[in-house]
Amino acid sequence: MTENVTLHAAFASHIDVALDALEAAGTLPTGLSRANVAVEPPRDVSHGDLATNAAMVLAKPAGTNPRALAEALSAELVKVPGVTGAEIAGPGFINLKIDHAVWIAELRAIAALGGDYGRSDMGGGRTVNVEYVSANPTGPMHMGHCRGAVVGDALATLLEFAGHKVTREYYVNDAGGQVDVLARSVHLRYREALGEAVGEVPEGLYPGDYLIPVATELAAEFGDKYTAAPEADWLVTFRTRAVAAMLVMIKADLALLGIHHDLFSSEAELQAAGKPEEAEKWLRAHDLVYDGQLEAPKGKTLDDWEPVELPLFRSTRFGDDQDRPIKKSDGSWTYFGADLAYHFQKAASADALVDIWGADHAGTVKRIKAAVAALTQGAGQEKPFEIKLVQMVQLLRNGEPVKMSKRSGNFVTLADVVQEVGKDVVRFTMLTRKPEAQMDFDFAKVVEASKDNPVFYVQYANARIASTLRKGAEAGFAPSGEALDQLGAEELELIKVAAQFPRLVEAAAAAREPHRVAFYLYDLAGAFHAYWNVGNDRPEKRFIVAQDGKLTAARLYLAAQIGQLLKNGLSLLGVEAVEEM
RNA sequence: GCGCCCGUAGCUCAGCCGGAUAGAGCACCAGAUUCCUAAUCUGGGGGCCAUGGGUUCGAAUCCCGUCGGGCGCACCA
Repeated sequence: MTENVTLHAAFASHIDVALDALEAAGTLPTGLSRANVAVEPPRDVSHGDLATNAAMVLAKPAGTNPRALAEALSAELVKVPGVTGAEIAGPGFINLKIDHAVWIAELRAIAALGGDYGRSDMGGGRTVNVEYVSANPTGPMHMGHCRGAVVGDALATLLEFAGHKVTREYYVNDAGGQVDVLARSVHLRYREALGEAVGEVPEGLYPGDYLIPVATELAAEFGDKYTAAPEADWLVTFRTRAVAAMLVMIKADLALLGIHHDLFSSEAELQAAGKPEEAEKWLRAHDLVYDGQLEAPKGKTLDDWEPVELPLFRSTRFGDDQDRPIKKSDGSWTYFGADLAYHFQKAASADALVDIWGADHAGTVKRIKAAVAALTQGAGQEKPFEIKLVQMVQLLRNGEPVKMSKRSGNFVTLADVVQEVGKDVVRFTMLTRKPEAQMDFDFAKVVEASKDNPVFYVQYANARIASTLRKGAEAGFAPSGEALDQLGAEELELIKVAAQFPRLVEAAAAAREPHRVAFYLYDLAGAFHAYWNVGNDRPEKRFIVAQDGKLTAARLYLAAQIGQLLKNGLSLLGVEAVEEM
């Protein structure tokens, strides 16, 4: 095995070779898809070291029965160096026993590759655009934005590690009505900064104090020039300046979480460049946009509802329950109208698109996917476009829900939470559930120092390793790979968990599920803690055995590699590995 | 009314493209601490994988219905 081919990858190719041999021998028809052939650790360790489902997957298309095919395949697999046994079990699994030397070699691979252990070329350098956060630039980040921000950022890092070129993008909605409200809110604060008594912030404007600094700047720069001027005179200036100020604040909030986007795309610039018009023209030419009337909203009664003729996208053709307007009656673009043009533009610069959205936008998924698919197909450059929905997070304090109200400005800001519990806790916690499930974020639980808290549990494993290496050094022992034959069965169990990391990375990247990395790290930490405690009863199983320098050097080498792996995994999540607790 | 997500142990959750006897943690019970960090570990009890059908050699996993919970259903963003 070369140092760049990890164990699972190597066995995947061994099985490929064995299947080729069966094809050559006529035992297996040629050309069967092997896409579902897997090599994985068996559920029960007594079954062996690695198992493959190849015979079961291929039996049916091959027109044979799984056991017979398994017989033939296992006869090939026992020829592979390092395989010490192959047994057929259950409906047709082949369980392989692997020589200790193979596992030891994998441990050396971790040492040789270091931070690159687990890195994959699965992505083949293809470009993926991950758009996440994209909060409206009307105020600071609050906790409602947090989960999507963390999931998107971890996914971007994971995809990079799995061989993709990733662009982290933030779509700035600086063109809708909400930024006009922002501008008016700032104008009020501007008048206030010039000494006017403005009283309570009226309903419909943003009340937050965070608008005061930019308003004060505008007051200093323009004096009373705009205090009594008609809105048309100042709206664009105030809007532009306010949005810029909000973005500075948002970027600072994101930086607290360790998040940095590569690209901030402006909706206003997109519109100024005429992109939505281009999209509309093409869609009209292909009968996907027409002028028509919207149905009255169902499930709720609107007093002011009246039918109007608008340009509509035929999203009902794609499973939506009604066609959707791309322009408002005043001629300006709807969010959707601009957004489809935006995604079309993004698709031109990447091989694949991934959007991370809050679950409250679930209703708009069908229409945007339909529109983007139509546009990219039409341009002859259809691109995979996935939208990952991230469900709500309920904040709890002492078991009681924390109430948030944007109206009163009483929302929990991201900055406050990061300050209270720390970046690493926020990031790791947000990744300890699959994103499509709702989650609770309990301030008390996430900072608890116990194994109930995965953040802590994983960090503790790394701290123990660091501590052990320090103690070893004090006693004159350094990790060494010279005598790894000293490692026995208990140590191999730990290495087996470690060896799954590369496979885990690829599976998580393929599924776009960074939370799997967090769960894996919890398992790895558990395996480490379990091994560690063997030494409680049996001092000869401790990492540092003073009277046996060779053994100690080998065990410290193992500890160092597990530590390396924890660091690799944590860095995918954007979490620092702590050396001391 | 419609769309999307969820429903797995008392609680909180994993379960990868359908695969072997459904797994963790908490809680509960019984143990381990002159220890390299016991902030941990070992063992035990606890399941109709919401429910009814279907597809399959094989379903927690895929499909359809039902029930329950969440989110959404503007020319907003």
